[in-house]
Amino acid sequence: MLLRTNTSSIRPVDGHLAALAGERVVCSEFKYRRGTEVFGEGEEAEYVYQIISGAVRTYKLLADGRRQINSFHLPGDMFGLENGATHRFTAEAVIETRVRITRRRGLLETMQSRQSGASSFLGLVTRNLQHAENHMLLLGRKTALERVAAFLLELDERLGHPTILVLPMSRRDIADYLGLTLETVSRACSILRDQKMLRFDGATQRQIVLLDRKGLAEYDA
Amino acid sequence: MLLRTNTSSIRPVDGHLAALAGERVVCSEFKYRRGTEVFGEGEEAEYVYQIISGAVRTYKLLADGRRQINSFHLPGDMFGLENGATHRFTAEAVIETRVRITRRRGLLETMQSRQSGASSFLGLVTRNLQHAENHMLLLGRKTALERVAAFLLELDERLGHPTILVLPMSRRDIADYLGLTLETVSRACSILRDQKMLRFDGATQRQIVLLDRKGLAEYDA
DNA sequence: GAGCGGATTTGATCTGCAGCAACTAAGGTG
DNA sequence: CACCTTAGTTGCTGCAGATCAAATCCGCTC
Repeated sequence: MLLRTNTSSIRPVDGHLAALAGERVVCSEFKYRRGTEVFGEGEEAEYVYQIISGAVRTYKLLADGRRQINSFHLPGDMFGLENGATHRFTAEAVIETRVRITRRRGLLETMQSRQSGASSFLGLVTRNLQHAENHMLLLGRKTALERVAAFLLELDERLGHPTILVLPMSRRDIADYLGLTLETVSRACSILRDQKMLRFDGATQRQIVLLDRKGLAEYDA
Repeated sequence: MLLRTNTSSIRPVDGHLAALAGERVVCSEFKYRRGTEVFGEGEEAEYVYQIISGAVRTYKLLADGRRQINSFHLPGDMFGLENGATHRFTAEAVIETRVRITRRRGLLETMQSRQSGASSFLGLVTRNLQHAENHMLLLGRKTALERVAAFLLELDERLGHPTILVLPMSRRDIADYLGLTLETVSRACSILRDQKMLRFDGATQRQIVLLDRKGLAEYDA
């Protein structure tokens, strides 16, 4: 829900959302504290979001609490744009996150009347689908080590191969993304560390230096 | 490749493909024998397909042969319509399958110039995405019994709750769709049979009568 | 900077599913 | 119909990863 967050500013900005619609669109900025819900599964899809800073997880739950994270969204990424009227999963801020928000209605109408808008919407959905197809292969057929290696390489790629990979999410989040337990993720990281594929930077376990991307890619079957 | 199949007829027909484009489109009918490839991963996406009869599986492979089936396509379903230029997975006929084929190029151009076409293309991609999201939850977090129950209910639903559910695919196909082994699928079916959730009809193991859809739905967490 | 609570690692044990093997059943062929 | 090939079931054993438990570490707050 929007009201639980403090509005940092409400002003028109342009960015990817505007580019998607092919023209300037009125947006507002919002901030979500770590762990807070951006929207819930089944809620009406009223807004569309683009991350300015921070990270968001989207997930589905089973009745007994088992959780599957579909995807993590990082700065620049858009999420929450549904074709139907309601959200098909829940979105939460992994860490303190600033987002740019715009109303779905205006955006979709604009897109329907403009060529480039419709096709970039389509491109967005297609990229999501492509990611999901790859992730099904990972979840259905890869081993724990292969999954963790693939995850690190995916994040490394999306962040533009930084020297230090700063993970915004916990081991439990990674586990729920990879269909594993947090202990198994932790053990896999330790194995990769022992094999000099990576090293932890500084005190934290959340800052990782990838020492052998090629070796990791071989793990990622 | 198309040339390996025998062309049953080349004539304009209308159907869902035409409806998608918002007008009549020239299509041909093709037939694929059981186990033959419709198109391969990485191939240029030249055609779009709609199943008249039979069934098709689409899948990805890992280097060592592990296979993950994304989805099964049944009569009426369309597949092979990519946004990019190449197919992201392989498609094979599960059993003898007749399809309606049209060139992607003409279809996409038609759609770009027509409102309804673009939005039904979007609807198609969105449905695929939605299916993938649900399947990730299954692959990441459900038990073997839950997966098999979910599979049977999915097929039952898609075939319109027939009295006898005729499975076109083998236990191995089901296993590769559910991220299990064929033995585990077989055992799960036996358990559900012993629990009177289902029964095999006639001689075959491919004809199943669902005796307790509600009970199955409870397994499907 | 001392103390607290959550995050992570690591170890020990357990278990659901995989892997292997043998058997049975079913469809296809001459 | 007899044969053969492929699909499916079932039993047995093994293992990857889950679960349980403990110790350690880290960031946070006061």
